Amino acid sequence: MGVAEVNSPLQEPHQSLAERLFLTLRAEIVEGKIPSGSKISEPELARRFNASRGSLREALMRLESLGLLERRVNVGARVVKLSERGLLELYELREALEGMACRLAAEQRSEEDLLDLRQMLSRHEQQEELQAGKAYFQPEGDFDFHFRIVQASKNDLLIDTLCNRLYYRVRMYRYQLGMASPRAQRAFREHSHIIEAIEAGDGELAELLMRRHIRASRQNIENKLR
Amino acid sequence: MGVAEVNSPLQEPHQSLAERLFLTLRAEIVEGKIPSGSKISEPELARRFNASRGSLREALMRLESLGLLERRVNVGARVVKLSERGLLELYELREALEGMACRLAAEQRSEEDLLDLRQMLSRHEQQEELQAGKAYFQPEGDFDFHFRIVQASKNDLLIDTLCNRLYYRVRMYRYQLGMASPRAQRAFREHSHIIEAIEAGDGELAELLMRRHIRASRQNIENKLR
DNA sequence: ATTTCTAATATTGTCGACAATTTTTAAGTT
DNA sequence: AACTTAAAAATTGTCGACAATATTAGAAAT
Repeated sequence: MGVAEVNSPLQEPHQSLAERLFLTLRAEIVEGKIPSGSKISEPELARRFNASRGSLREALMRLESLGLLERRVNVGARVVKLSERGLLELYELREALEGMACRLAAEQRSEEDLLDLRQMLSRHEQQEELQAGKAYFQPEGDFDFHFRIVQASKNDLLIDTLCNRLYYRVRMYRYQLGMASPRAQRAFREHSHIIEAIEAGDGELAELLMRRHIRASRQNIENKLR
Repeated sequence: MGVAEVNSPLQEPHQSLAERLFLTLRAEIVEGKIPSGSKISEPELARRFNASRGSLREALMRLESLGLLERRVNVGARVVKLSERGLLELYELREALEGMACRLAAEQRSEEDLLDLRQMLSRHEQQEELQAGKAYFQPEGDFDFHFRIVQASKNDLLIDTLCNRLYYRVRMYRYQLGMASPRAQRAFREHSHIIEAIEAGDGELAELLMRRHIRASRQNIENKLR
C-alpha cells in the first residue's frame, strides 16, 4: 500500500490519506514553509509524500475551499498571495462575525462556557504579569480568547466559518508578517471587558466591544505594515 | 448580469467535467430533486452522468465545501438535512455579514453601483404595482437586491462567503419550504430605505436597517413554519 | 536582439481497476 | 422470534495510465 508517512499529524486511526495530506499541507502553507504565491506541482508533491496524485488532489481541493490555494482549470494551484487588501477584508469579516458571536454568547450565557472564559482570562492575566510588557505568548493567548468566544456562540455555521474558513488565513498573516503584538496589556483589558459584558448577558454591548476590539487590532496591524 | 447563471450547466467551452457535474448537482440539490437528507451513491451518479467516479468525487467535494453535502470517511456523502435550527443559524450569519456589506457599500458609494441599485429598485417597484399584493416574483427580486448590495461592498471575501457559501443554502430552504413571501410591499419599503441610507453615505444606518430587515425576514419565515 | 511560429516537454483532467472498509445478507444459537 | 456471528456484496479510498491542455525550448524571420 502507499505508505505515505506524514510526520506531524499521525494520530487518529481511521482518517484518510487525503485528510493527512491536507493537514500537513495546511500547516506548511500557514507557516510559510510553502511560500505564499508559489506554484503547486502535483507530481512533485505526490512524490514527496509517496501518495498518488488523486489523493493529493483531494487535499488540494480542500485547501482551496479554505482559501489557502487558488486553482485554475488546466493550469494548477498556487498558494494564495498575502496582501494588505486581503488582510483588511479578513478583518472586516471578523468584525462582523465575531461581533455576532459575542452577541450570541451573551444571549446563551451557558454556565459552563462562562466558567471556562473566566478561567482562561485569569490564566492569561498571570502570563501577562509574568511577561510584563513583552507579551511573547500573546498571539496564542489571543487566539485562545477568540476561539472560545466563537465556540460559546453555539452557532455551528458561525463556528465553522470562523474557525475553519477564516482563522487559518489569519494565522497565515500573523506567521508570515510576524507580529508579536505590542498591545498586550490593552488587548487583555479589552478581552476582560468583553467577557464581563457576556457575563452580564448584555449582547449588544458585547458585540460593540468585540467589534471595536477587532477594529483596533486591525489598525494596529496596518500601522505596522509601514 | 445578476443571478442568472444558476441553472445553466453545459455551455462554457473550457470548464472541466467536474465543474459541470458540480453545477448540475448543485441545482438539483437546491431544488430538492435530490432530496434533503438522502444518501449519495457515487457509482450510481457516475453512471447517470457517464463520468468516472474520480470526476464525480471532485464535484462532491466542492458541494461539501458549500455545505450542501456532508461526507464521512469510508461511509459516503449525504445531502444536508434542512432544519429550523439550520435556518436560524443561516440568518444569524446573514444578519452579521449583510449588515457589514451595507456599511461597506455606503462607505464606497461608487457612482456606478448607486445607479445600478436605483434602477433595480424602480424595476422592482413596477413589478410591485403590477402584481399588487400577490408578490409572485418577489423571491427572485429579493435575491437580486441582496446580491447587488453584497457586490457593492467590494470586499471579495465577503462576496464569496455570502454569494457562494451561504446563498445556495438559503435558496435551498426557500425552494423546499416553498415560501412565496406575503410581505412584499413591506420588504420593498425596507429595501428602499436601505438604499437611501447607502446613497446618503450613512454606513451605520444602512447596516442597522439591513440587520433589522433580515431579522424581520427570519421571523416571518419562522412564523410560517408552524 | 526581438518576435513569431512550431515542436517538444511537462502538467493537469479523466478514466478504469484494485484494495480497504462498511453494509447487507444469511446462518446458527439461545 | 430475537440476538450474534460470519460470509457476501456493495461502497469508498487509492493507485497508475492515458488523453487533453498548457508551458517551455528552439528555430526561422524580421
